[in-house]
Amino acid sequence: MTIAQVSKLYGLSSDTLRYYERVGLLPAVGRTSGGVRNYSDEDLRWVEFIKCMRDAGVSVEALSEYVRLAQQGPGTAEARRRILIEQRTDLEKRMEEIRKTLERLDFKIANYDSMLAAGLKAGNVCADTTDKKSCKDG
Amino acid sequence: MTIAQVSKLYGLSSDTLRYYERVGLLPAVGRTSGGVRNYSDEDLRWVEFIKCMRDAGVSVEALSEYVRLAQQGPGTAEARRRILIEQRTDLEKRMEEIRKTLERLDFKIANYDSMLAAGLKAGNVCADTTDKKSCKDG
DNA sequence: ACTTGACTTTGAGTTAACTTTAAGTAGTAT
DNA sequence: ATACTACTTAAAGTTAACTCAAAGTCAAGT
Repeated sequence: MTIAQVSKLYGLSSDTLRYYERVGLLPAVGRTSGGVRNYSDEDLRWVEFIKCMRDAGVSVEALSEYVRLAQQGPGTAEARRRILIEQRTDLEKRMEEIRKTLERLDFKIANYDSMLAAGLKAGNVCADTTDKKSCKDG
Repeated sequence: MTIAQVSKLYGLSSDTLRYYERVGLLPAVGRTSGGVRNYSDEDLRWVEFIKCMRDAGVSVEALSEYVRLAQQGPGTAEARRRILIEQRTDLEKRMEEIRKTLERLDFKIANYDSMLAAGLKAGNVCADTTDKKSCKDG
């Protein structure tokens, strides 16, 4: 598979794919006789894995370390496991932040909804209670 | 409240608080006669709100637009509501990405666990099946 | 009066993660 | 053979979100 095909398939730009390879986020991809990248099935599995992790916000640094270890063979399994657990902890933290913020946004949006409904019904402009003095959503 | 106290209270550096104010993420904070920032209760509520949103990953740009509108009074409520809904949608998307990735990490970690357990029991180094050919966690 | 320390502003520097540019090559179509 | 397009590398540029540095001010303590 060429870089353009992989790019299309996974929604990563060719530039990004080359960048990932350069910084060790993907193991070295094979080349044709002319020096053109030719992605193997295993390369594709790596691309898909990396894309999934990056989409969730796992850092390039953590992933390149993981890839580096994976290429050193089975002796590094313990270290790789530690990286994955660290990243899981991190993602769980982030998920909790998002959950809290979603709750808060829902509350604020509900406030706007009733505010706007009241304002429209009365045909006038009501006071802004969502961000000022009477804000109770902290 | 001084900037140092606010900084301590919310875990944001003074530099960050000044930066937030500069880019309009916080409404202009009042000053003492000497020109020193003096945070009011309302300022603190904004700081807390902004910190919550930033911790969840809401962009500085979206937030500064929201703050700009909030300062223009009640006429902008509809526009502000739209921003909040947009951000909620965005956070929900991100949460789903994280959820998927957590699932996958759990699977991979479980693989490492059994792999390492087997390896240790047998007292040898087992093959790496988590990232190579027999990887079934895609 | 003088030092100290926390503040002020403006502007430059940093980091992560790409993204673009420049200059060149390889393979295909006419 | 020549033009075209997609590729190659190395290096510089970009963006978001801070973070730091320089030079100066202000209020409190000695």
